[in-house]
Amino acid sequence: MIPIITIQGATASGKSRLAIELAEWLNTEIISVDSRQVYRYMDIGTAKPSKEEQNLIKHHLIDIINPNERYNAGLFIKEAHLVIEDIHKQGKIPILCGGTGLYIKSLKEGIFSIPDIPESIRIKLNTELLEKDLESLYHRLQNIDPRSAERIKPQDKQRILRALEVWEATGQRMSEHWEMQHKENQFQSFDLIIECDRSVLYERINSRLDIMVNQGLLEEIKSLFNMGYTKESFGLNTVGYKEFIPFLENQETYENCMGLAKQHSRNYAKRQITWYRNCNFNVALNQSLINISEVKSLLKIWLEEVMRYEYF
RNA sequence: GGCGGGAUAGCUCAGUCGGUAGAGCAGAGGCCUGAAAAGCCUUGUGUCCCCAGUUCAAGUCUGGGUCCUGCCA
Repeated sequence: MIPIITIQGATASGKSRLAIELAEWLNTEIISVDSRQVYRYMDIGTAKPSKEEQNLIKHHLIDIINPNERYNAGLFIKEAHLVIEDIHKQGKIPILCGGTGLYIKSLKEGIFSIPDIPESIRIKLNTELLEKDLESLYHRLQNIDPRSAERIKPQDKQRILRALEVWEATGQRMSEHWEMQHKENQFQSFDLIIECDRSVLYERINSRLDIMVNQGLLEEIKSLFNMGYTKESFGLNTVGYKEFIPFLENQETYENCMGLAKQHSRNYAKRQITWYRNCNFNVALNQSLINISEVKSLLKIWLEEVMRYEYF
C-alpha cells in the first residue's frame, strides 16, 4: 500500500502552513484536497497557497478547471490517484492537505464506480421535478430502491435526484452499488488534524475575510465577471464569493455582505468539525500549540514502520 | 408642518372572525458515498413599545402617549 500523509482541519485552521513545512522537511509534494482551489482565477477567496509557496513546494490539483466547470469527488479521486502514484514512484510520500472531507474519505475508502451520468437523464429528472413535486420523486425512489430511500430524507432533493439518476443511468440501485463496492483502505495513511477552539477559529475566520478583501477579493470577483463568468457559474457558488455579488450589483451594503460571508464561513467550519468528529486521526494538533518537532518525531516513527512494511 | 405606514424571538417579518403567538435567518447540536465552501435534519416562553378603556377574554378593537419610517411641503 502506498503511504500518504493527510492534513485536515476546518477552514482557517492553518493546514497549508503546516503542510508546506512538512513538505520541505520530507522533500515531497502537496496535493490539495479542496473543492474550490481547483478553480482558476479564484485565488484570494479560496485561500490558495501563494505563488512563492507554490514555487517552493509543488502543489497539485490547484487551478485545473475554469469557474464555469463542475468538479466532484469522482474526478478528484481519479486525478489524485494518478498524482499519488507519480509522487510515490519518485520515492516521496505525498502530503494531502485540505478541508474537503468527502474527497479524502472517498480517496481512502473508495466510492462505487459508475460511468458519467448522461446529461439527458439529469434534464429528464429535473423536468419531472418541475412537473410533479419532490414527494412524488421520493415515492418513486421508495418503490425502486427502498433501502436507499430509507437513508435519505424526503426533503433532501439533492440526494433523491442522485439516487434516481444512478438507477436510471446504470439500471442498478444505489444500494446495490454500495454492496458491490469493496470498502477497504487503499493507502497507508498518517492522518493529522488541526483542531482549534471554536471562539479562536471564528475570530480567525472573521479576520481572514477582512484580510482577503484587503488583498483584493472584490477585484478578483469583478474580474471573474469581466472574463464572462456569471453568478450561475459553479465556481461562484463559493462562500466568500457569492455573498459579495449583491454588493457589486448595488443591491446590498458592503457591511451586510461581509457579515454574511463571515457567517457562512463559520457555518461551514462548524459542518467540517462535525464531519471530522466521525473520522479517525493518528494525531490531533491544537492550532495554538503546534509543536513542529513533536509532529516530526511522530512522523518519523510512522515512517520507520512504513519502511519496514515496504521492504520486509 | 400635512397625510400615510410601522413598533411582535438576537435579526427580518407573519399573525385570518378578539380566545395570552409562529416562520425564515442567526445561535446550538447532528447527518453526510460523484454539487460537499453543496445538501439535509433537530432545537423557538418572547415586558407582542407604554398607559388607560371596551370585553368573560386584547398582539388583535378604541383613546392618549413615545419612538422609528415613507411621501408631500
